[in-house]
Amino acid sequence: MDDQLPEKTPFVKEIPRKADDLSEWYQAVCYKAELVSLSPVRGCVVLRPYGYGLWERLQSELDARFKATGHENAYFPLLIPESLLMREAEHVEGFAPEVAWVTQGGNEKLAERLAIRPTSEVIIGTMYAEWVQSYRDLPILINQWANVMRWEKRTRPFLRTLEFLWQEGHTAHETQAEAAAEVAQMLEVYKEVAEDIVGVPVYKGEKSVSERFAGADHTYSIEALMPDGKALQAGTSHELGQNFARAYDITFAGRDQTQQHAWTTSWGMSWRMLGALIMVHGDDQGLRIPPKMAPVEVVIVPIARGDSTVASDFAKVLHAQLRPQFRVKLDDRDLRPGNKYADWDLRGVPLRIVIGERDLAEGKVTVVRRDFPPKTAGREVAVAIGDVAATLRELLVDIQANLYAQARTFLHDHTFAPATREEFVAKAKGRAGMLDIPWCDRAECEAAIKEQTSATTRNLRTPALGPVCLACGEPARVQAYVAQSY
RNA sequence: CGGGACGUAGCUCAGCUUGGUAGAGCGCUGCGUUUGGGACGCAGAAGUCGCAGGUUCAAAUCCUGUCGUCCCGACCA
Repeated sequence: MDDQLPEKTPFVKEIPRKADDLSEWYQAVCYKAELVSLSPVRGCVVLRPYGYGLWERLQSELDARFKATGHENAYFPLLIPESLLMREAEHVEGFAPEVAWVTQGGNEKLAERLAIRPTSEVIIGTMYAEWVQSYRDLPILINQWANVMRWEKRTRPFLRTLEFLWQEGHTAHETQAEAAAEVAQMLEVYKEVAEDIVGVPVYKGEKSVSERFAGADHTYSIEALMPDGKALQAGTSHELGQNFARAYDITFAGRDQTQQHAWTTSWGMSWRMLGALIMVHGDDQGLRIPPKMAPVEVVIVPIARGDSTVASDFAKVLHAQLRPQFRVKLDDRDLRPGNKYADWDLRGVPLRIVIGERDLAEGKVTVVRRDFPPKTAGREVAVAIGDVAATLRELLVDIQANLYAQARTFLHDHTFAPATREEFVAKAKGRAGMLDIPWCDRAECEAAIKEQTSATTRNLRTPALGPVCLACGEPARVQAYVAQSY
């Protein structure tokens, strides 16, 4: 394929090269870096400790922002009675093909089937109906960390599994304006976490009618671009209008003494975000984790020499020193250093401190950054022992910035504003990336685009940057990002 | 759910065409020498060949079914 590169990447024997086959590379990284394991259940994965570490990082960053914006965590049941689910017609219709059902408890068949939640608007709305009496009870700002289940046909680790972990925020407000502000605020939180923490640049916008959440008035998303030119929806925020309030009787006595329906919202981000992290930042050596997301920021590898314990003794001291300030791990396994390097490279640890007697004699250690390719100038630096903590701090900031910058460059280089319909179709078919076009905002047009190119609108914004729809020639109403999607 | 491919040791795979009772490399265990980018020597362990039927004296190999995985589509936050 690429005859510039050697047959095999010298440092990696565990995984194929990323550019050769993204899908195989992705799966190999997920399994070999011990993020997930396939389980005996079709379409379900086990999230292993290192993968769970990533999830915990994402959780804590999101959770802190939810709290800062006035939300509280709560937990609602996994099972939803069928009759309850049926109340919001569009919602049911949208989710029906993906719902898993419990039909039996113990040895007895249930009188009413119970849905395993594909999302929790229904059960939460039902409870809100009980809790809300007056405008004084609003807003309700609740988030839940949970698992959900959607019976998908085709699955892949993180991106689409039957059961997945996510958070779902559910709020109820007195006015539409408040609900709209909430939805915008949380979408911005997602963008901030995606970009500043996960290092994945995204485009914000509103979903088209056909891509909208079942039962919502407006759905907004952040969309990231993967290396194969396909887009990945990484977070969504929905204005549910009064639809769910009507279906589930969330009513309150308003300031004007009239009985009113609340305005509700919901918003979610899942472990799919980790799939974006893996694909966007990873390289031929494996994962490259942005420091803010790294379960281990720094790994210390002592180099043994004969019977001397000088290096390993110092490594223990340094480890103890750094521990309060960094997520640092001492790798004192009985392995040769090269094995450890390859191992931590695969796992994407941002920084490695190599401690050898040669450096120690000069009062130094070697610090190696993961984001630079092997044999790149500046990848390894000798650091005076007294400066280690400060250097690590600087490098972690720099790595975070560098990974984001690389991803942003890729996104910009693969975002196109086609000049003609022909160019648009060719680029859409060829998975060139995000196609930024003036669009008519008509479902028929979107269906035609999909038919011809298998791409769809990812999200929309206003105003349109041209007079006519690039796909069909009708008057343009919005500006759309179009791409094939995961 | 349609089309295609594949399930053999922890991993990557050979063996199947032409049936005769299972192999390699890496990894793993022990000992020793080693240790600045995936070490070497010696010794060793490890597989109901995805599962269930069938054909046959005999099945990893042939046939049927089933489950799972991957790819392309359809569907899908």
